[in-house]
Amino acid sequence: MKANLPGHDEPALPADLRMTPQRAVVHEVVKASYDHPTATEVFMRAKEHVPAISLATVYNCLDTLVAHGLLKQVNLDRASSRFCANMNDHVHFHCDQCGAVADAHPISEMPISTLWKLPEGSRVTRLDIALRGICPECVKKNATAKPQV
Amino acid sequence: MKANLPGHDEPALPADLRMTPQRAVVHEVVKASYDHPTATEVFMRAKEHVPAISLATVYNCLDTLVAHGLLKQVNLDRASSRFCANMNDHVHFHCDQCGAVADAHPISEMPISTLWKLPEGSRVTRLDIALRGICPECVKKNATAKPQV
DNA sequence: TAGCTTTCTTAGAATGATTATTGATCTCAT
DNA sequence: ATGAGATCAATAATCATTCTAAGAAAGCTA
Repeated sequence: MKANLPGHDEPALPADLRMTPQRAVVHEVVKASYDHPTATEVFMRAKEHVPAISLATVYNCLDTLVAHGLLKQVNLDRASSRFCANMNDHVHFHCDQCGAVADAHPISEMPISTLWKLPEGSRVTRLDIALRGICPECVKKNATAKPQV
Repeated sequence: MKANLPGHDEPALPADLRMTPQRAVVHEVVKASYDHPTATEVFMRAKEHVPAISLATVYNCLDTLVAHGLLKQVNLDRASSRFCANMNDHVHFHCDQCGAVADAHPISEMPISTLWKLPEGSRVTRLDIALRGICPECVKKNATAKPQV
């Protein structure tokens, strides 16, 4: 498994992106976070490096970084957006019990969009896929907490 | 193709659901809508039948109907939730240009969640899948509007 | 059927995430 | 240097949704 290790699989900085101190910190914070933080969580972590940064700026920076292909925005239902610096092809697994979000990488090259019958002449440009369930830790917790009745 | 025709593929009313006039109207409105309306759109359409109904009641009724398996809630990014009375297995195709939402039914029995490598011991209970792109109408519009440059 | 309990509905307030506004500051190509 | 355009911070505004409180309706129970 190829993880999103620092220095690997990082997209080059787009030439048209002015990398301001705030944007750099927001980018670094998300890259250093393996828990898919929300904008508010990014804000709190960024403040440790740039105490004067504002939440609005964090939102602006996140938007800009997503628009320039340096971050992914992860949405589940209508909960707060989360952000992810792993730009490799992958989807997210959300634990319904503890809320953790984990990356899940594709095993095959299967062209997934062909699995459904689309209106004739449609052009698919993007797939939004999320897996939900119970993470290994919560499965274990449940097993010890409530043994077979 | 089996459409969601009235009288076909409709789940039986759950015994533990009190079918109040408001809930019945909300259910009927969504069943009669083929455009996946938002809560506010359902509210406006329901008012034609029950002028005194409130938006909060529409939200309550939609929640209850979803919880009882009579409607599906459709989320894309952080836009308003939309509602769907087609309870057959399907996903949604969203046109990024006109915003239309169309049902797309599975072609095969492929166990989709096996396409990704999940944390060892995870238990997947749900798949959230949306297809995005350009619908046939907008593809046509684009072709006539801006011919090959 | 009367009385009691629970559920449902309504209007309006509250929440929470996000976006818009505004004025100040910064950057970079002239 | 300078002036246009980008970015920033603080704050206000927006928007979908949820909460609250009080009244209305429906369901039991005697």
